Amino acid sequence: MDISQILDPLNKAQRQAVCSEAQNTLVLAGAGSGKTRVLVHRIAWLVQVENVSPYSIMAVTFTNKAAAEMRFRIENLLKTPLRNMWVGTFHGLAHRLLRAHWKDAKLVENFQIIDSDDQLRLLKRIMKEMGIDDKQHPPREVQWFINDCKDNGKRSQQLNPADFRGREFLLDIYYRYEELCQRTGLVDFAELLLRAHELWLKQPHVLKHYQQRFSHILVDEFQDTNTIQYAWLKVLSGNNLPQTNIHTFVVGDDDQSIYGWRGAKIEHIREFCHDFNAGASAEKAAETIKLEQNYRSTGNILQAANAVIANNTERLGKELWTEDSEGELLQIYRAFNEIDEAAYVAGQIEKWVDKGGKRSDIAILYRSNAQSQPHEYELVKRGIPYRVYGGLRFYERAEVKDALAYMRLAANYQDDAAFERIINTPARGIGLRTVEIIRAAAKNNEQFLWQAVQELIENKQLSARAATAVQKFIYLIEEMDCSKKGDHFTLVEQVAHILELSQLKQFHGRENTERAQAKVENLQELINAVKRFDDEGDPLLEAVKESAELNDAEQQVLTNPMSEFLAHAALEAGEGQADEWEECVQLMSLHSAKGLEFELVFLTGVEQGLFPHKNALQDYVGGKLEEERRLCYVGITRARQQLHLTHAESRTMYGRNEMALPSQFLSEIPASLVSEVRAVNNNFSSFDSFSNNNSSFSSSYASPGGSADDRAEGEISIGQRVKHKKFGEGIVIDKEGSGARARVQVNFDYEGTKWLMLSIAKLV
DNA sequence: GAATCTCTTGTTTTT
DNA sequence: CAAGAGATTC
Repeated sequence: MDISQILDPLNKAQRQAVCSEAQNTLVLAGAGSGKTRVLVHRIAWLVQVENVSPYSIMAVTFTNKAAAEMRFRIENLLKTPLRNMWVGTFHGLAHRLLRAHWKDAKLVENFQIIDSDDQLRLLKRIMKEMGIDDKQHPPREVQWFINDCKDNGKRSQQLNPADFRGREFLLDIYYRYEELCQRTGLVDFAELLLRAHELWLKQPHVLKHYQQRFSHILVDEFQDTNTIQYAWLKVLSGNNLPQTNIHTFVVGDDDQSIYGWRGAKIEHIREFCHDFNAGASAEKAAETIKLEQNYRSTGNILQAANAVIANNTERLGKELWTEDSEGELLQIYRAFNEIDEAAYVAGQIEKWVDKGGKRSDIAILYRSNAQSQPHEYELVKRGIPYRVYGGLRFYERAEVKDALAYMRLAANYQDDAAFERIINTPARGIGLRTVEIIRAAAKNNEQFLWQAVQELIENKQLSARAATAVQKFIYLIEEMDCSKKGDHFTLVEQVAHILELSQLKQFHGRENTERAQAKVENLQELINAVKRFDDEGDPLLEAVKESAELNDAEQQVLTNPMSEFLAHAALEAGEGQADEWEECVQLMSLHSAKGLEFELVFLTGVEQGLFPHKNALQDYVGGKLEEERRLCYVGITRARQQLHLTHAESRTMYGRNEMALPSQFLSEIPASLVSEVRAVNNNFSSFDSFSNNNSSFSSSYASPGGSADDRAEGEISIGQRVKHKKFGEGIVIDKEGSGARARVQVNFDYEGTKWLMLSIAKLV
């Protein structure tokens, strides 16, 4: 293949970036300016033209999806598989390093990754043991504190107690938490990064090995790196020392930094030019390249985005432009409530599809995941296929995590967190009292729960009933542990075996609700997920394996399939489960939409308090508000052809009807770019002009109210008389769905016929 | 010890 | 409206 294939599809600035000769290159790439293309072509250029071995290239992306996509595109361009190239997220790469160098990282060989839910449970347990009132000090805040410390590279021992007067307990909890994780072989997300950083600092031979290995490091979404990630990169790239010959190539957009709440710092973009060039010789000095031509959106969409983001201060300065025509005006729709909003969106989708548009070109975006619900409801009603990204993901579901805990405990008896989770799930007669005895014994003898139980039974320190139940549990886990028997089960067989023995399916199957049924299905699906994982494997693992034979430092690569799968479950959390390729509308949060593009975009719930979120509005400094605005900028720039912005006058939140004003971001868009479907009232000073009267409306959620006499018993059926708080008594004349929670058409005595979502109604 | 009921409380975004 | 904690009953 010749060079023209790499360079021809690029404009001048893109080409300049792809061919950059500088040791360190910063690409400031506006939304839709071909950022990913530049990265992909850069790597192709390095391999094809500069004869850099893929073995010497590391590419860091923000999500696992982006990593897979990047690998795919490069291999497509070069028409050859690049198996030994490292492509992954910071977390994924750090995980790989720690598996390979677990000894040097002072970890146990089969350490397990815990998610934030597991982390919170551990902290609750520690705080309970310490006798700290969780009313006064919410565990969530402690969790936030610890993660913030780790994100900034600080261990409990490195913090100055003088800074914590009156809050010493924070340090104490942090310290105990570190100890507990260390002892039981658990690693949280922030710990992955911190350990990997410490690996560089404390094991110079490991660092040296990778410094010799990598000649090119490329980082995507650089504006969203946090302190520890930045430090990790800086150390790896040689601390600015001229003798290292590592080239860094980072791509980012300060206007799209939306992870400040997770410790990301936009400043890194600015600091990069300074930090990564001190040691470089003059001719190799840093190069900054701006990509400002947008190839994605129409002129109107782009102008709106520019106008909104212009309200932020402290930008690096960048103005997107396009050669494209103005396109259509942006549509603003002001809905009565969230149901009306969803109906509008669905109606527009039907129009689009009628004109021959594809559903997969459409995205419904929102600020918070809970907002997907009314849209899902409306789409189901109209038979429009859709797919929801994010929210509660597959491996985060309670029943799936229970199953994973069985696997974890069977693989590692020292995993106290897993032990506690499942000792009485499903219920097997081991109550709180017994668990407390075990916990206390373990603490006194400095044992793992597993050992403590054995001793308690031997010494007959448990009641006969409890002892039998606990003994049964121990035998159960031992039976699940396939490694004991010397049999060679495949991973799928192991998981199926464990799942069967756990009786989790029967446990949930007994309950006859839709929710319980879904749990059984999820457990079923877990087997399929294992199969998929087994078939596809982890490309990054492949990369490590392939290169392992080439040198000593990476010899210790661990490939225990069960541990691999559990790590995969924690890190990927189940993105991209099934249905991936069906032609369907995409629903996702604005955060998950970063990096994607769609022909037709609906930006929904654009209301003051929701977007910008109310938490951001309380911030006096305004930094949070600016991040919300960047989020808005990200949302607007996802659209290629057409953008609809919707907001509702009233919205059900925590079961109440709340009034809402249009978002201030709407008024930041020049009126000339917008067509309003209903007049937007920009009067922010009063609620007067907004009505909460839904009675003109044919469809509405029944307000459950919550008082005891509203509660439904049994099934709602046609012909039944029901009583609704607002509309009075009526008779059900039509129904969709099943159970007490269903959509029903009711003829009310005074209010006429209405469709209602009745979850709770009094049956008369 | 388990199941059920009652009450409070809280909710952004994700590796 | 959900989930979680605490109290009560079986």
